[in-house]
Amino acid sequence: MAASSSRSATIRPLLTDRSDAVYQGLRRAIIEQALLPGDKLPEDAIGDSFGVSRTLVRSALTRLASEGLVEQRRNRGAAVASPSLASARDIFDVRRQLEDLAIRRLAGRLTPAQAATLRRHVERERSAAGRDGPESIRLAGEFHILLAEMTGNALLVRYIGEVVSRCSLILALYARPHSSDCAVSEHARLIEALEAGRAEEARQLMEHHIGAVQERALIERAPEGEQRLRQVLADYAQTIRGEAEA
Amino acid sequence: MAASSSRSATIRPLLTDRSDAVYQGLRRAIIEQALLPGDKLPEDAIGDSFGVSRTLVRSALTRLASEGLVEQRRNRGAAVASPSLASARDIFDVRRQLEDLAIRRLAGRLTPAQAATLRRHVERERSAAGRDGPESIRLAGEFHILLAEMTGNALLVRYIGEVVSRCSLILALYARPHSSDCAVSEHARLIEALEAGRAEEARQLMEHHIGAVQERALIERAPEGEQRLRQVLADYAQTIRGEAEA
DNA sequence: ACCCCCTTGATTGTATCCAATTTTTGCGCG
DNA sequence: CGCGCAAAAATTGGATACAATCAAGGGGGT
Repeated sequence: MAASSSRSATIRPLLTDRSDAVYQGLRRAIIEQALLPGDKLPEDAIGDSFGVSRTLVRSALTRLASEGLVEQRRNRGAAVASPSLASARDIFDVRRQLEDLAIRRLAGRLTPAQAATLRRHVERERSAAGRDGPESIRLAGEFHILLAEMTGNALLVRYIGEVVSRCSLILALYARPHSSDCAVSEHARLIEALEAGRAEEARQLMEHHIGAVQERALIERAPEGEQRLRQVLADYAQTIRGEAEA
Repeated sequence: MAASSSRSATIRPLLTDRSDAVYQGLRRAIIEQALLPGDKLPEDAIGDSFGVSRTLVRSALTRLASEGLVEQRRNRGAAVASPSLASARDIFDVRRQLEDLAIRRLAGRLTPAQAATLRRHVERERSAAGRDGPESIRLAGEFHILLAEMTGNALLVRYIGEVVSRCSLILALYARPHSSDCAVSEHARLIEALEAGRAEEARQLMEHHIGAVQERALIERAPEGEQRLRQVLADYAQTIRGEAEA
């Protein structure tokens, strides 16, 4: 559809947040593993897909790059970022620290409505946990974003949103697919501790939870042969990519 | 070839990071208070000043907006951000948490060379402390960025860089000018604690230091009459701006 | 046959142009 | 003299066009 004659026949949707649409679309595609780390992101092709010009695509790519989801190299185009294991560790370190702030802000201050919202979300996670698709990863991340939003701290929301995205990317790169169900119960226990005002317990739960996620990402498994592992996994990603394109 | 037609008479400096030049220039102007919160940032005028087209200016403005230094409103142009007191508190909260991570990473792990670099920087701060110009604010911020860089954590560097910039903006907005000398000695003591490996002391020093910076920003002084204070200060900024333009 | 250089094609970087929206100016009216 | 409304000017949003750069393939030389 759309198509018809030129572009004036269709009512322009809103005339601005079309760049947001590109941004959201690409972001989701990356997080849900439809686009794999290393995949090239040519401006023309993306623009054609979304029906916008390179201008808006470029804006979206720049935004994604500032969040660390894509890499932009001078005159060589953009590509889905493939974070190294070293930078993955850095990201998890920062994430731990930011989530700790969120927990301290929320412990004992959760309204019943907020708790209910969180529990509803965990329920959705639980129902998605069966199929180990990428939806699981996305929902798990959104739980943390929900927590951040409840602090009312806009900057914290932005930062946690970013690190969660990047962690999703890391998981997509390094984690084995069938392993994210236990996270659901961890989320549930976290809600309980927050609601009961047991701040220290909540902090430790979160600390342990992030640690578990990190471990799931195989980071702990390659303390030395890091370089070799990266090579292997890069090849593996290459294979999948080839299949997808064919 | 490459022709000497039209504008190619001048050797193009590097052909890409010209947008970076715009970004850096604007950023510095904002942090050093040459541009005050609320000042409009028209794309044309900026482009003329820097000798680039609106395209690159837009890119720079977007980047600055993503860091919170400018506000971009739909169809109404960009302006230097004027963070509210509420968001200022949020920013300081996040900053405390991020700086704490940096300190924990550095305590007891500072190389002699790093310590020397830091001391050299503090010396520059000391010499700039006399005149209470904006250079003082900038140098104080750069000390924290230096610390972040020494952790080797690129994400932490980026985040601390952002919050430091935004704190500079907040100080420019709310702080009285003649009050930032004591920070220098706090920086010096922090270096000592880090070098000696007294992690807990270093953490508390930093905590206290950020608290002092925050207090200097008058945030604690306006727990209630917030709205009124903002109005007053907006008027004050208006006056200064008028003088500068005349 | 292999390697190097040059040409060709694809893709990005930047400027300019048109459309759309906001803001200002000017004017008539109460 | 102030207020609302309309037209104009200024400014931004987005697309297109052109220049520059990078990746690859093809001839010629050794």
